Amino acid sequence: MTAPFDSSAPAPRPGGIAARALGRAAAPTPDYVARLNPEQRMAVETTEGPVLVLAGAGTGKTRVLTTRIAHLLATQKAYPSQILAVTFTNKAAREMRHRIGDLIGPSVEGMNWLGTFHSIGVKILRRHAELVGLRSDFTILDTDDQIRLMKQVIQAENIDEKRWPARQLANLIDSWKNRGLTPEDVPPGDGGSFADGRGVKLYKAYQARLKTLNACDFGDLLLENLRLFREHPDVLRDYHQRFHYMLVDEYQDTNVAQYLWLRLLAQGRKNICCVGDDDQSIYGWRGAEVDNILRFEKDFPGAVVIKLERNYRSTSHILGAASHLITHNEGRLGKTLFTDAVDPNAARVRVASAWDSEEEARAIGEEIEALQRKGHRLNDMAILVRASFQMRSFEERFVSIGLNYRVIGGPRFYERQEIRDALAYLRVVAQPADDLAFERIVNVPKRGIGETTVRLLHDHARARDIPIIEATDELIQTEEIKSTKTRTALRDLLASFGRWRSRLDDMKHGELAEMILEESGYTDMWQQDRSADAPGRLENLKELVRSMEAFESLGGFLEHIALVMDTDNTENQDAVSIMTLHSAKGLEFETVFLPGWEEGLFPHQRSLDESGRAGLEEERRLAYVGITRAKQRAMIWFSSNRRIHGLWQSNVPSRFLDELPEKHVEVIEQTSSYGGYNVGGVGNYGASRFDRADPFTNTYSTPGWQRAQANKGSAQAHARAVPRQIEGELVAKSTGSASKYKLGERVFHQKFGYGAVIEIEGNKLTVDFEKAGSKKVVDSFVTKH
DNA sequence: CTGGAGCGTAAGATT
DNA sequence: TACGCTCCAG
Repeated sequence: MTAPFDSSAPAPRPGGIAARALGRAAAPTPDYVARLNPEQRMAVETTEGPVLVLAGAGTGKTRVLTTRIAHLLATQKAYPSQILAVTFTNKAAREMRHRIGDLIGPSVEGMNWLGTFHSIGVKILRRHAELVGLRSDFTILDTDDQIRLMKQVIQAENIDEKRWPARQLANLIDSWKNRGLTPEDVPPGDGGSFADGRGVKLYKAYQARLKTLNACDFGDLLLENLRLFREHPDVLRDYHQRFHYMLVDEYQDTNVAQYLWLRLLAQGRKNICCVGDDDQSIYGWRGAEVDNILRFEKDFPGAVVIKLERNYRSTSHILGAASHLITHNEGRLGKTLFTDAVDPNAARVRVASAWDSEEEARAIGEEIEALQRKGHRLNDMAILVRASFQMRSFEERFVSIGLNYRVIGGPRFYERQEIRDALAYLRVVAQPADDLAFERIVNVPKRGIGETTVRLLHDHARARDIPIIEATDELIQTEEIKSTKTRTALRDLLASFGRWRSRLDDMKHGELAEMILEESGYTDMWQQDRSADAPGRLENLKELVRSMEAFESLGGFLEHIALVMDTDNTENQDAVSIMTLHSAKGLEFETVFLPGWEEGLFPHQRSLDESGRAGLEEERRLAYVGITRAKQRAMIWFSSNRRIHGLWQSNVPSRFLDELPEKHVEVIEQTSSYGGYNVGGVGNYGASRFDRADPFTNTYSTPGWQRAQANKGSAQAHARAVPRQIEGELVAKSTGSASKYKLGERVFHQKFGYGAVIEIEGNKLTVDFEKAGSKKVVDSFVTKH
């Protein structure tokens, strides 16, 4: 993929810094500092005390962070191991390490405390596990295990699991953990509705089970850190000593727990530098508190706030469009991006429409191919969608036309069933107390050990408070398991585990894994499987074994799997990237396509329902993130119809389209081979604004645009002052003839099927379809029947 | 205990 | 529409 990070104007100059980092005297104005703009420079040189860097999109955020670290090292204010640098994603951590390496050379290896919140949290927790009731080899549960465990807890409390699903409890507990709340801290009445007020009780039971299993979930990694620091001030003091300087990336995404964690650690030397952009806070749904960044100065007295507003990434049209859009948000700190690079030939942000998602995909495909013919690389283009289901139409289309694409952040490798099964085997071998792993594979492949037996084992384990594998060992000595077949199967399985475990020290773990998969019959199971995806699964298993070789120990490998979510498939092929807007944050591309700007999808209905105005603002920030990913070209699409839950639904253009400034936007009339549907799907108008002499005059006066406006119906908070026309009038003007259909006539529509005309307005029909219900369609899309 | 049929519900993002 | 889960029969 294209250089996925902030590209600041000045190029790095590695040499000088490396030398200084090794201990030479610092020059008065080091090269790397002189090449920064004044604000960046201030952010780098203000090393002492709390600093908040408000870095707009494309203003050189990563550059500031990495240069700051290089500066701390070059001026010998700290050793690499004395700098704590935290990011949210593994990708960001990797990139930062890489870029610091470019600046300072191999001494970046000494940066032991550069990583994600979670990976640093685990590292600290493993060192002091016993202080919070864990052993240092504790297991990290992923969401799937987490939910299975909660299911068990819910059942153990005799609560109707259908009425109170584990999934929901998981969300509730997660939200408590995000807010830094242990079961004891949860305010009375909070989450009281769950299971009639038994939520906290379940939380407590769940935590107790985790301790028995010697396990942690993601939330615990931080929560247990907080407990550790609070209950053991000596430990905290130790880290105060250790961390001379702290740096935090994407501060706008921190949740309360992370904030508390940072604050505890920063109490020591107070040298904390947080970099973020309130306009790019898009993770409120998972507990991020924009408030953290908004009140930084209050939380860290004496803080210096530095704004980076000079953008080095995008054209002025792109910046203008994004900036204007985001001004519709309240509750922001307020930055205005600007650029010196004013290119009179730069393209405006283009807005186009499609009839449905297939046409949208086809049209974008054509745009991409056109660019390709002009010599642009696919690697420089990206399609950013709101929701992952949108990816499908693009994939289908691109497969059929043979256009290379790459899906970023799709289903993760280790989340696949076969990988999780294989890992469960490894976990049982490495961590005998891992009951969840045992329960997962005890009957995979089928061994005749059914639900009844597993429950028996489980109950015995709970009653004796021992790991299930020990309970099994005890039970197979007795007659309690009636079936001799089952008993033999269990005995064999336990014997296998023992055998594998005994080889842990004298075999390479890759080979051991292979042996386990072979002897357990797991590989065999997939070889017997005749389904289409079985070969792929076997391939994945091989890949898993291969990837193990890079790790020192089985434990190290398992930890990597638990924490490092992204498989880095940076293939060198030229390909268009398809990803969600969320995973696009931090990336940049020459050309960006933004499909699906429709009310309900973007802004997403659920966001509006759940969080109201705050939700809308977060969606708007997401739109802002999307547009600002583009360096040269941004093209926004919406389609009039989209299939959701298998039903066709007609859409209204996103309100965000209204919020784009006219002078930076160009509305495109579709003239594709499929008949060219316009904004709102009214049909081909023939003559368009392109007939006019000056194509850059008021683009909003195009009929399609007005139709979009009219279509929108209900007034929005920030509706523009755009000339509106009554639909009928507009339609009449556009076609000049009345419809050839009659009321009550039976018609056929390609997408909606059969139906009866119940209303006629010019060339527009309202049809009551048998399957799809009542829809407004243009008469050219239906045929008489 | 296993496999298949039928029903219901869900399709936002991440460590 | 698609998949996951429950229920039922063998």
